[in-house]
Amino acid sequence: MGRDKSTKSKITIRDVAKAAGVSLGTASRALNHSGHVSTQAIAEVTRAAREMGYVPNALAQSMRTQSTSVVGLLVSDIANPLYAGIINAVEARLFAAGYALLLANTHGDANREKSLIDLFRRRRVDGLILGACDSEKPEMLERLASELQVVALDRDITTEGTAIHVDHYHGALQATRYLLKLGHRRIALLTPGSTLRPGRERIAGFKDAFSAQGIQPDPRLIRAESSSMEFSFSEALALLSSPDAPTAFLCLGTRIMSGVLQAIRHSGRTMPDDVSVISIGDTDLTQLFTPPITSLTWDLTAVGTACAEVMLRSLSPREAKEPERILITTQMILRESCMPPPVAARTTAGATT
Amino acid sequence: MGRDKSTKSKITIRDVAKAAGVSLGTASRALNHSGHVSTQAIAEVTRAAREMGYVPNALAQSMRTQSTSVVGLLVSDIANPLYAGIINAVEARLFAAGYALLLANTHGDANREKSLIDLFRRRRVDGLILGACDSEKPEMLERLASELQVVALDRDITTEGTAIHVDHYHGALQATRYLLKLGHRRIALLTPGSTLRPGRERIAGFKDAFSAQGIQPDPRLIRAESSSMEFSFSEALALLSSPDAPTAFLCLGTRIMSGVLQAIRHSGRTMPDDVSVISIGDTDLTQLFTPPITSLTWDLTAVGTACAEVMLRSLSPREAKEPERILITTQMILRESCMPPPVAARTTAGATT
DNA sequence: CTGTTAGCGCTTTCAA
DNA sequence: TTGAAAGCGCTAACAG
Repeated sequence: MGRDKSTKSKITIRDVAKAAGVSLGTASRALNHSGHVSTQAIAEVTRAAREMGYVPNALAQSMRTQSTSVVGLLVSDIANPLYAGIINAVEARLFAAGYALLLANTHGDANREKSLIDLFRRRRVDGLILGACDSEKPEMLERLASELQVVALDRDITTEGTAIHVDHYHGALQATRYLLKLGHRRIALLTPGSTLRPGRERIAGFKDAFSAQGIQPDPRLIRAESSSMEFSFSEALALLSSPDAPTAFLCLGTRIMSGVLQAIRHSGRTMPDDVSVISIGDTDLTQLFTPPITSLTWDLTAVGTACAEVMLRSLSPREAKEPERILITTQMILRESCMPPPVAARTTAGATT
Repeated sequence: MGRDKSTKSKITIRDVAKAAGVSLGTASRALNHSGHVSTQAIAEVTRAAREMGYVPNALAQSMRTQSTSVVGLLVSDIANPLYAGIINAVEARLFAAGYALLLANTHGDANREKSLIDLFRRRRVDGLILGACDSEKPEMLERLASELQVVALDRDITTEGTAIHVDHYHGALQATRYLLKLGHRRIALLTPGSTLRPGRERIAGFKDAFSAQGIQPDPRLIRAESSSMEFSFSEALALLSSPDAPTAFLCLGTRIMSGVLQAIRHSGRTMPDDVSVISIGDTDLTQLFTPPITSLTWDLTAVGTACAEVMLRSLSPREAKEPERILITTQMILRESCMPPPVAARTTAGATT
């Protein structure tokens, strides 16, 4: 086994230069196609490099050029399909531009987040895409932005910095309006974290849809703590067994819908006859479920690509760029999980006027 | 906005040393708790570093120490939930040990794979976890292993190097045996890539289960090209409309089952009455589908953690480690998607004896 | 067009 | 215990 790391001391550009019979500087220029080098020298050096299996040391290069061509990406959960699609796109676009992706995961832990940001700074990443930010702190960003490019991913880190946002407000507005039009008044909104942008925006859209009808939603039906399937399950079950149970659920988290679906089944009701459901993300589950589930989605690839491109643009030499803010729109895919509320429910105490 | 990267020239350990009134070397030793430093000096330096907001340059450190504390991970698709779970675990374990994760994605493209491995080598990662390897080439690994630690993730890169494997063979064997016991003879096996380890192992297990009964499977029912949902859909549809259609499907890819499910629905049959189905991965879909789907799974976190730990172990200074090979077992979760084949089918031409 | 040289920021001998 | 000095491998500025 070739596991003797010690033996094979990596060959350097110096070795290549020697073998090619030129000086160190010429070798460097030849390899980088910079400055003026004779075609002969360029050929000699390239040949020598190839033959010797020369692998340039990116660390040394970064050291000199003061740039790493690495972009960091911080998210709260890689396994969340909503993130996974984005990560994929970011990585693809970045790779195409010669950048590498340093990925880290906060798992929603603020301490981890802090030390990870520190890790990124130490590693001197050229840019940082922040898709997790426990406490969207502006002063933190201020410090950070002074040493590297920061792009906010669906987070309100600053009101003016570069950011890619999903239009959760409009999405929630549209979905709620749809349910209201079907006649629902007692609509439950389940979304993760009211402290983060997505949660805030959704709640605002939800409320505004009600306001537009001159009514107010029951605040007890807005649940913004849940995020796990288990929690959503018990949460939904509790709501369903209360005297004035909701007639519709707006499930705005990947795992949330699963919990709600189980709760509906568990409480002996059927969807959509007794309870209507709108979900987030257009997955195999929403498509194949019986009945197929109406859902709110957006283009993950577009989000990821936008993140990467905005980042690359702000990293490009042409200086003094304005911060960019991009808003990705959501679409509602109508399927068969929503119906007007059952007649019995309509007589029950509805929303306050 | 603090976007003037130019102004704030990063402060170095030299600045810290000066501020603390000690020499550069002492500052280094103080910060790293190495060698002998007076408690006073250590206090001075730490204070100065904190006050000045000193962030050590990992690049320079790596340059000197010849180690980056970065591990690369190469997979074929980050968005595949089967990988996402693993990545999450790898990242978590690595982070706990002070290592960073450099992630890249081949998208199943051999060229991308090559240049990504090159990227890793240039960046001088300390180790590389290979979860994608278009062509499991031993000679490539040989070269690679001579300069960094390599851990194979469900890939047969070498027969003796360090590797974490999932026991696809036994999983497929068990699932097939189960279907055979129910009376199925015409079982379709859909799995991605017969060129890669998982595919190979599954096919072997599938065949061996038949052999144990003294029969042979119909080779036309082994489909190892499909991986996408769309392809699986048309593939399954074609199989279902043939004169001797399969009575059971073993769907061993994340998206494959969705395609098969649609095909079954499309062909007007019902599951499990007309066709039995076994899926891979225990997801919301398999749990919530009507009927819930019997599936073959394994512990993603265990796989990821094992990868990381084996890697860390081989990176640890205590030299001359034996290559480790770990096999992760699969479990079959019995649900309601399998039944004996319909009587009509049993009279149809079965498997060859 | 090419060779020489000065660092990038850090760790680690080697003397003192 | 500490300071001085030598590089890690590379690029870029400066002479030639």
